[in-house]
Amino acid sequence: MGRPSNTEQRRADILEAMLEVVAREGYRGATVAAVAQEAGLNPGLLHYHFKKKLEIVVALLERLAAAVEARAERKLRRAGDDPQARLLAYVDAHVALGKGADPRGVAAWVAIGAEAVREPEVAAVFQAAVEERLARLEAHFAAVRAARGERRAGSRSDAAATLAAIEGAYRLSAAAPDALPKGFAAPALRRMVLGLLGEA
Amino acid sequence: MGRPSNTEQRRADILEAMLEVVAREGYRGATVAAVAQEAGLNPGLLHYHFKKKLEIVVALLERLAAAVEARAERKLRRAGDDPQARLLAYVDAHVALGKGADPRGVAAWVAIGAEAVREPEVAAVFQAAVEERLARLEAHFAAVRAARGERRAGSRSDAAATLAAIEGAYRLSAAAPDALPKGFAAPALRRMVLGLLGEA
Amino acid sequence: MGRPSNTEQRRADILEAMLEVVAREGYRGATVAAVAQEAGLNPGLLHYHFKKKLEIVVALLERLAAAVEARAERKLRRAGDDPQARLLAYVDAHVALGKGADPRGVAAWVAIGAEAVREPEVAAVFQAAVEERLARLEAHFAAVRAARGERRAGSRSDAAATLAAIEGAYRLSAAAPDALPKGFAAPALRRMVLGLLGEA
Amino acid sequence: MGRPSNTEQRRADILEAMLEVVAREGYRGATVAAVAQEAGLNPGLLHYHFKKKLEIVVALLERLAAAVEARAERKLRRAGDDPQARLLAYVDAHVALGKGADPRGVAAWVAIGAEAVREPEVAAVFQAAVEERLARLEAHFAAVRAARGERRAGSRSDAAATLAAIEGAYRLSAAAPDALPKGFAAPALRRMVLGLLGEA
DNA sequence: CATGAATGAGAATTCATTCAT
DNA sequence: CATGAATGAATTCTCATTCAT
Repeated sequence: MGRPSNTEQRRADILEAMLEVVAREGYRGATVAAVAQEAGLNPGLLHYHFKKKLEIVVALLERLAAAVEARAERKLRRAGDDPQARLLAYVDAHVALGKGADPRGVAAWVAIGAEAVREPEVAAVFQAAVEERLARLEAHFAAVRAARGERRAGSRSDAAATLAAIEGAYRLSAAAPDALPKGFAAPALRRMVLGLLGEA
Repeated sequence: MGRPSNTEQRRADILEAMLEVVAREGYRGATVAAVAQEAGLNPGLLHYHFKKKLEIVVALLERLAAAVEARAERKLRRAGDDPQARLLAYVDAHVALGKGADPRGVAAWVAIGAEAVREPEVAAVFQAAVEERLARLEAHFAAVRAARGERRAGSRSDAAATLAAIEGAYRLSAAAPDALPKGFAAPALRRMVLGLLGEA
Repeated sequence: MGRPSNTEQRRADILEAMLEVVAREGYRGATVAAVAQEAGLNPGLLHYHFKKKLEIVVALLERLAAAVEARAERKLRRAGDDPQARLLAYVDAHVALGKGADPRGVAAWVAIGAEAVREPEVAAVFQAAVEERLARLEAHFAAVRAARGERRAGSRSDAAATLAAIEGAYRLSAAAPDALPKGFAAPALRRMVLGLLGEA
Repeated sequence: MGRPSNTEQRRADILEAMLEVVAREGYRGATVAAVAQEAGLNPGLLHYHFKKKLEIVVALLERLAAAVEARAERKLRRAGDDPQARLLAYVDAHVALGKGADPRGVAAWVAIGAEAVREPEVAAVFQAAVEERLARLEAHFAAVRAARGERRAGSRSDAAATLAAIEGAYRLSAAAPDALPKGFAAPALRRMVLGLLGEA
């Protein structure tokens, strides 16, 4: 009895529309009205399903971060046991094109990430994602070194530099896609990581 | 004769104020009123010296890009003739801390860069800077390979990956400074570049 | 035969919720959504039982006015025949604390009363209540004077002043309860009424 | 040089418009747009001179409270030394009609006062006014008793009851002016006060 | 009767830009 | 050049009310 709830679907619709608009128009272009229009919904309805606009943005950011990590998880499951192969697979999952690549997600991630300066709630999500990725990368670097019988010192810095290269690839591909060789990131990142490991 | 024009000084004051405010509050926080207050001027005067706000932003972005290239030039002049040393010096000039480092510039660069999606004028400046840096990096990579008697193929991708790592270091240091080891970028980038060159 | 109507109960529930919310949050805080939540119902249902929000407000105001008059009736029935005792009992019924006192009703009465300026339907109920109380007070004053063999002139003004003191006690207790001595109103009003009657 | 400031005048204009609109339409009718229109100004300009709407409301409330006290001061200066005469003059200043009476001020005071439940800033101003008036009334009552050689006990409650009668007179005259005898308040209040003093 | 989503008309506020002085 | 008020177009958010299920 009573009307069945469609909240979950609607929230997903709204996130999808926010993703599309942010990717296309940037954060400033992603007004409530624009998102509503993109979703084919009434602007007021967005505030029925999300208390405020920032909640939509934060939810989207969380979704994007989770999607990338899930993709990495999948790649890792097929990566075998070799620590170095696993490290490279993890990195590859974050930058590779091809199936599962998500240019809109990258653009939105970059656009919303810039709001972290102003919006503590965005900063919190962004930093949590950074922390998680850093921790995983560090563990992968450390595992490689452990397998080689080396000291693990420097794994944190290596993780940070690797994550920087990943984020930078996002940024460049969002801001100046035409200047970049197609698909440069994945193979180059692989060699950079090997460089960090002192491997030619 | 009337009072001497102070336009150039005023324009510089305004750029400086825009830099400060953007670095501190992000692009969205950099309202004309906030910039005017920071500069100790008043809003109307900003529009006397710049036709519109975007002009200030673009001028600042150009100034920031030029400053980094100038810094790289200085470092290169002291770097000697070895192509690899010159490549590393160029990269180092973009990420090293210490004298000449400009955290506000980095923060503003990141914040304004996100506007490139929305503002073609910003995108143009940003892309021009990317192109210039890519071209220089590519030339440096090619020079190293030439000196070794290797083929230059891949230098463009190496340049793109290196620039990505630089931009990513900016981005992370702006968005999640506490998560990163202090001064990780310069030494790690050096090893990454060597990795790209197939050097351990 | 369908389920038995619970309309009367529901309407009472809604009035009760409106009372609670208005008393706690003021008229502006008494949104349909807030009242619905307080009642454990949902917004749509409120509009099933009342055509519009103002109807709820008006019904509540009527209920509050009636409750106070009923309380006065009870007090009067126990007050005996002496006109002065009856006048004082009537006044006392409106301001005394203790059993039957209704601080929420007072707060709601004050909050809704301010809407009389804007809403003719509220004004009508409010004015009707004022008229009724004035008439009763006037009659009581006149009865006292008649029993003394005095002329009844001035009873209307005395009634108005007495009602003003009652309403003002409501208002102050709603707006600045901490500034007031506890229970000041009933004994002071008694002396004020006696003052109006020229009695020390 | 530069444009001369007219802020003080504009702020006064805006307060005047707010007073007019609140008195006429109640608090809910006093939207920024309505006030701006009343003042013949652009809505945005109101936010140039006042940071937010509530600031206008609070400033108006302060102005109204100060005006009444100033009026009382003037009356007191002409009231001589007799404590009882001074007490009655103080009360009279708050309710009398005639020159200096301010029906719009009364209406606005009542309308805005109801917002004290929801707006702490309004509550603060309202309560401060209540405290001040209570303190003055209490001092006047105490002075009368002291002059008679009586104990001062009860002066606080007498003050509260008197202030209640004053506020209630405002309230009734705002909400049901037609039901009230013209000019009932001042003479009736005088007798009420005498009643509180145990005087016939 | 009941549920809860959907609508649409405002509301306050912000801000780049213009303009009178 | 400088000042600061004025303009007007957005923008986010609220809320009574309607409506499909």
